[in-house]
Amino acid sequence: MDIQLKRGLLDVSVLAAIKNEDSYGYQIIKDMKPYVTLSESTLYTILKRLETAQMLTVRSVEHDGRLRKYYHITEKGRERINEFRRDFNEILTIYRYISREETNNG
Amino acid sequence: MDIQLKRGLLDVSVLAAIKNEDSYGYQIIKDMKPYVTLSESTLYTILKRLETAQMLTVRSVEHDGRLRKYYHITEKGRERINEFRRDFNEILTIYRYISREETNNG
DNA sequence: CGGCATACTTCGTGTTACGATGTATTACAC
DNA sequence: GTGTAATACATCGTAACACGAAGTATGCCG
Repeated sequence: MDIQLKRGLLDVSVLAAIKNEDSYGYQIIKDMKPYVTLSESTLYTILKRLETAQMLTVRSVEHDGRLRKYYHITEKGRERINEFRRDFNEILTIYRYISREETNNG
Repeated sequence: MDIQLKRGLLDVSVLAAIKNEDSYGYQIIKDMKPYVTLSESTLYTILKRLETAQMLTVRSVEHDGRLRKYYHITEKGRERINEFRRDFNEILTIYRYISREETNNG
């Protein structure tokens, strides 16, 4: 899909990926894959951004000698999802504008 | 609306604004205003980009001593709109993913 | 003349997605 | 025990892009 179209969807998609259960980077990518593909560098950038914005919290866990950072959504993060859902109505309006067919004005 | 969410919609919205009738910058902004707000600098950047991508053609007209550049959509531009409409199904899928409610997994 | 609407242009900036690359461990093949 | 892949996170540089600010120029109103 068009990269520009993905912007604005990515942050919220990542929040959506952890909204029911805490998860970590590698797992998030796998979970999102059927819906949105994103690279590791992109994901970690997003996670850091969301952490700075206090939309999620992080906790480090050692797993098989490897570091794992589990991300947990905050109330602010959930609010971000709801905000997106409201914005989506505007998206639909724009979509209808783009798809309109003005049959008059031959 | 979130600026990131607008990306990917703007180019196509501009094409949609001229798809039924040739138009010029100032008019395009007015026409789009009920659906999408964008600044002049943004619009003219987009128009130049779309011209380079051969999605529209330009013709200059003098009107009341002022220059007016009329933009005309090309076949390639129309195809871009159709491509967006196809992409939109993916957007809807992502939207449903973000809005899902997994009531199990208590 | 001042102020506003029309109309297009240029410049600089901040946000951002991504590829490339790096570090480090486990797992498995041969 | 060497090579390769998967797991897992991090950093750097870059290119695309929307926008505010500012500029150029004309016509109109008072």
